[in-house]
Amino acid sequence: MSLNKVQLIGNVGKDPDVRYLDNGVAVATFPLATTDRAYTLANGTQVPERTEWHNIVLWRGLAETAEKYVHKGDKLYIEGKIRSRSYDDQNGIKRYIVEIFADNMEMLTLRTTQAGTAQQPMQPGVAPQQPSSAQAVQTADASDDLPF
Amino acid sequence: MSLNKVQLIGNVGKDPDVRYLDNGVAVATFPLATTDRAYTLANGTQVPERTEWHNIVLWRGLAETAEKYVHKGDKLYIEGKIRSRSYDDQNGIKRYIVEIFADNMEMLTLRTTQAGTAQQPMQPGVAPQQPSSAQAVQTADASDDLPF
Amino acid sequence: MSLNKVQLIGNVGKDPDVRYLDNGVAVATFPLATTDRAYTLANGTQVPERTEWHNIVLWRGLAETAEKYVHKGDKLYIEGKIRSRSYDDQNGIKRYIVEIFADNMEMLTLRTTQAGTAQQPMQPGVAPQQPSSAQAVQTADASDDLPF
Amino acid sequence: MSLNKVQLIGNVGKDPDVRYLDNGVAVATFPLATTDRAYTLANGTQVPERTEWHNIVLWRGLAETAEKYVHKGDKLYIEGKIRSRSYDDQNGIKRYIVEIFADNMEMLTLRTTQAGTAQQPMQPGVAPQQPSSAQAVQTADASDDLPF
DNA sequence: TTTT
DNA sequence: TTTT
Repeated sequence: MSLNKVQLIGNVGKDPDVRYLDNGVAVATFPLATTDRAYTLANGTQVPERTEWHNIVLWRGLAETAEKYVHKGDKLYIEGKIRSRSYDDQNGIKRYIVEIFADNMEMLTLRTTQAGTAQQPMQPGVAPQQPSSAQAVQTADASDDLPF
Repeated sequence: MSLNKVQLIGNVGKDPDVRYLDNGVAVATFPLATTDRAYTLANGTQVPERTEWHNIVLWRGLAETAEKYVHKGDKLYIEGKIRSRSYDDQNGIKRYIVEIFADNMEMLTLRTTQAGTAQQPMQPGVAPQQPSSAQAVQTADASDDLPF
Repeated sequence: MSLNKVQLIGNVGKDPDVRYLDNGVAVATFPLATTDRAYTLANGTQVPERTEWHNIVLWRGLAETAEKYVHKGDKLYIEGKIRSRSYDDQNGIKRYIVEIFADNMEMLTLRTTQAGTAQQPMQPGVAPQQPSSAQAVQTADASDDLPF
Repeated sequence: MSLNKVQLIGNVGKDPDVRYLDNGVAVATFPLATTDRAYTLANGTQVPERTEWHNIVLWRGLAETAEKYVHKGDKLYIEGKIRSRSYDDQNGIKRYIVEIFADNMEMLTLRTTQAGTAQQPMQPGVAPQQPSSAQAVQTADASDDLPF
């Protein structure tokens, strides 16, 4: 009876910050920028481009994929949900933060990942040898022999 | 090169607050709740349901539609983008707020709107005589004679 | 590097047809109608409403949920992917069919399911005692103690 | 009361076929491929990758953008709706075709379009001088001086 | 803090 | 008929 879905295509602002909880679960966070194009209104007003920053949070397999393959500057497709939480800042003031909990990620910047060539943008026409995308759940819940 | 899209199905927390700017443009705001179901983890932990509140902002025709047809408790489909802004609160502390600027709305609670019967849930099987949904842009940009 | 996503809100055209494969996997199929509103073009042309029928296919837990809770006339949210296949019809002519393989379903028509009261629309403000929605995967892949 | 939305990220199979109707409206069509990754089931079965071909239809400004900027092999984000129609083939047999009527397109393959360098994949780090994406409606319906 |  |  409810839907909370976010889909973003944007650029990673910083290399992911990945940490592991006591139970071994990985959590990755990084900022992602989406930018609206500049345009001109009917009355001639110029509306400049505008960048929105999103706080992306990944868990488990997606976090591990991000740790290995996601870097500052990369273009990503992210699908997930909006989630807000509050915390007390260093001055004891209650702050709210809105995060995007991702459940799907597609990497739109291809990179070769062979030793010595890491971090290089993909050459056109050269196929990557490493997985360049990730859908963590895809195989995990396959409990029979049907290919869907 | 960028995508910033949000899709929500949830319930309206309060009647919309609608105001008109000096240039006649309508702006409507209201909170929308989406609720994740409770569930039980593999290890037996009960995860309770969790409600997320979204700050919805509508402009122009959609705001006018909301003023006429949207009420507290209604179930809505909202499509739009995430947009954050900052403001100084009454104590001079800088606050951030995240809003959903909607560009599409579908009303999933049907109501008759004839005089005297307003606010009644729709009878099953009876077609509504009033617009029960709104896509403000749909007709506005039709500048030729093609039906798409 | 690829995305194939469909999101529909529409009405079920017939009670689901559910069958069980030899390995016990359930498959449910039913038609779902989405309807574009009628509207008037700038040049005065009336564009009538138009109904699109979608062939929905559900697997496993979602199929079992559909068998129990989905009925003709119900309004559903369906999320999935487009998938086409060919078959030879009774005249040996090769036919193509496009289906929506659903991986998420939300039931937007609430029904009480107690004996004797089935098929009744939900009273406004009364919480359902039965699950009124389904996300089959949600608990299945939870392998640690984190509530996400 | 209805939603019919498709979102695709895939590769263009052929250069767009663009034609102009008598009233000057442009229509572009081309195939777009989305590919599901290969994966291994829990029981060890290898499921090969699978490509789905989508018939994309663009109108008006989006069609004109496609005519100028979209080429075979390009990666695109497409948002639109599912629409089916029937026709009689050359043998008088009634055939059905499902098309995606796009209302948004984002070009994920960047190309320089300066004279002499057209059709070349973008060099990493070199900014394109031409619009590399298109949202036809974005400016068209701006009828006041508000930047949204 | 990204990208075009 | 694309792409990885």
